Amino acid sequence: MSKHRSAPTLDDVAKAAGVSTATVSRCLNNPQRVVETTRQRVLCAVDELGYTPNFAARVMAAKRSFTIGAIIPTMENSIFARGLQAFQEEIHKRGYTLLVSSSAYKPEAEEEQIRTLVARGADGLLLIGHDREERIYDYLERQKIPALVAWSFNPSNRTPSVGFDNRQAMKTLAQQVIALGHRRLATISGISKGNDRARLRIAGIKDAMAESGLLPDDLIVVETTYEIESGADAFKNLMSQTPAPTAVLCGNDVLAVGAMRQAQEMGLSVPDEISITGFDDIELACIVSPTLTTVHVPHRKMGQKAALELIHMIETSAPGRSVELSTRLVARDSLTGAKENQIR
Amino acid sequence: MSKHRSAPTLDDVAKAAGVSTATVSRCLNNPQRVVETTRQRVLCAVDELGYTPNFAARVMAAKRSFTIGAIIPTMENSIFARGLQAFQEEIHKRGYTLLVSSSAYKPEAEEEQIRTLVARGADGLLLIGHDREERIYDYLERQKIPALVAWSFNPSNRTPSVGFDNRQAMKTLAQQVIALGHRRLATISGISKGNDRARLRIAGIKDAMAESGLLPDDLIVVETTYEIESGADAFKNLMSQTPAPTAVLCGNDVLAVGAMRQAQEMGLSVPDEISITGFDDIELACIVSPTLTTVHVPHRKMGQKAALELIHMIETSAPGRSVELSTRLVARDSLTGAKENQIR
DNA sequence: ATGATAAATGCAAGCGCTTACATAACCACT
DNA sequence: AGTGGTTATGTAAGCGCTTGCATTTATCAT
Repeated sequence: MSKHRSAPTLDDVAKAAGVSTATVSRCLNNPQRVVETTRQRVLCAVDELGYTPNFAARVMAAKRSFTIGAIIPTMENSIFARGLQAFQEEIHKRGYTLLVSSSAYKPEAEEEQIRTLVARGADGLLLIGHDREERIYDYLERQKIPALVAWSFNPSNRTPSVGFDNRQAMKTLAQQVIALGHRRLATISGISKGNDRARLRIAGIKDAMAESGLLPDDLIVVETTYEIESGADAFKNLMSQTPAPTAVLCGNDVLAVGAMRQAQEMGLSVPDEISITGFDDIELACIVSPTLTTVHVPHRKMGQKAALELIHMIETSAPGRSVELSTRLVARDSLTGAKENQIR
Repeated sequence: MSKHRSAPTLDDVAKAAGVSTATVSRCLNNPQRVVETTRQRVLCAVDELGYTPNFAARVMAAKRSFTIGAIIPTMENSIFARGLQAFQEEIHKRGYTLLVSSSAYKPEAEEEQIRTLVARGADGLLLIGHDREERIYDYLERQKIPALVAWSFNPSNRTPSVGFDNRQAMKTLAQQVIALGHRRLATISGISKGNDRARLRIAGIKDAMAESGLLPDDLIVVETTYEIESGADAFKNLMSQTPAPTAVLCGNDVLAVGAMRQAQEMGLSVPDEISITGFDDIELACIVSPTLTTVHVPHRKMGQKAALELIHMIETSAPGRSVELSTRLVARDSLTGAKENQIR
């Protein structure tokens, strides 16, 4: 009959069920505050009409969206995938929805996304790493949006963080590399500007070098974007130096895989002629051959803990506590002793 | 001074600039409808106060969100990543924002996500594949939300699609496999229920077999989830059959990589003892060794075209036209002639 | 100057929901 | 039957924005 029906509203449901909109609203949000019989009637009307609540209206009236925003640097590889997945599962259990966006490692893009997410009514925000303009933290504070940093751990920062000690993790790996006899080290790092993880990882390598009596400044550093292709290019670049490094510590597994592919292309055997290490221990690390020696990051655990902590901050307006997780070195096949070095 | 300021509203800006809220609104959405001098004044006030428009309120008033929703089966691997990335870049150019969610290949989850996205005011929806309850299409029509299907092409369907012919693509690959002398074929497919792509790809293999005088029913089919681990398990399972297949056509590259890893673990040489093929041509296909023979899907192009078409549907309320893209066989190293077969 | 036309701005009515508060209905007990 | 105390439901005031229409102001040919 009504040939031009459009999406039904609360009001339509109320009419159909013969109650007020308040009652319908309560049926949906506080079922126990409504008596069984009316509830039945209302619920019937709801799915008879195919009613879906209008989210915008709800957010506006309730000033609560049950939405959490996350801005990750990239979705193109799985570096953040597992952690985010765990994060999302956890918040979902608590009745929250995740809104993700990716900044492509661009600080300006990130800032815009933060504003967008806030404008969309996110109840809280998950950010990766501590490095960003102070102004952004001011903004968040002003808007009273709780934010939590992950993939980094720095309790002295004004924003709480759930993560690991990037510097120490990389240092441990570098110590192992040095213990295996390597003396000429190089690293393929992500762009360190605006990326504390990258910066700290480089620092970690230097720490290990210094402790072993090597000159930190001798570390050859190439910074590039986090792509397989870039890792390959950087590796080529690195190996053209004389003397060439005997071990290349990569900022993450993606770069390491790129380096390995390039090594293969150049006819260099890994690890016999050149050792390569990664960071993160994503799925890829076991797939490449040789398998990749890397630092295992407890991604799922990090995601879960972050979720719990952020929700706690949201629901209690508490300031939020930082949580440190530990990483673990995973020795596989791409790192071995520095033969060449011993020959000299 | 005001120690307890909370997020500023349009009204605050209006007061600060000494104009009405209407004028402020116009400054933000229709700058040319406001005279230069007032615009300056308003814009000043805006960033003096650090004003960000409230999205919910805006959507509600304008009944337009400039948001497009996309529901993809998974974010865990990069099968959909590149295409989605292109999609998002394209809509961004047109002033739209992308809201992504993942259904984990679960139809019920997908339905819920669709409702959520609609409730959130998405102006349009990007869906993967045609297979879903009719009721969902009814709902979308009722809510007047344009939807477009990607990764599949079927112009006879009620919802327009931008994609490729999964059946024909897989058939072409299978023909090649058969031409190389393989007679005992197997496939590791995704779960075909609710997944037309998976189903059509299997059908494509059977088409090729039938055309070459093989019995389609002889195709060994294992269905499993799209994970590397599952691909590995399925492969093990497959190879325990007698006689074992000489070629395993996988439903996508992820499964193929799993199969290859398992082959390696079982000491089976690829492709000498067993040929393996993939589908999609994601980055991974070039990284594994041997490199993977697969079907190249024009992901970026698909994403772009889908974006253009969907926006067109949204802005003109046009019914939407389907677009077919072509795929291409990429011969690499994991597929070769069937030696064993010739020996017998 | 002057009236007509156009441009700039203001007014105020919603958009669809939640929720504090008011009211009505019900339920023992005296 | 009357009383006080619950409990269930209704009333209506916003939430922060957009936009059609009304009003004011600027522009210009006469």
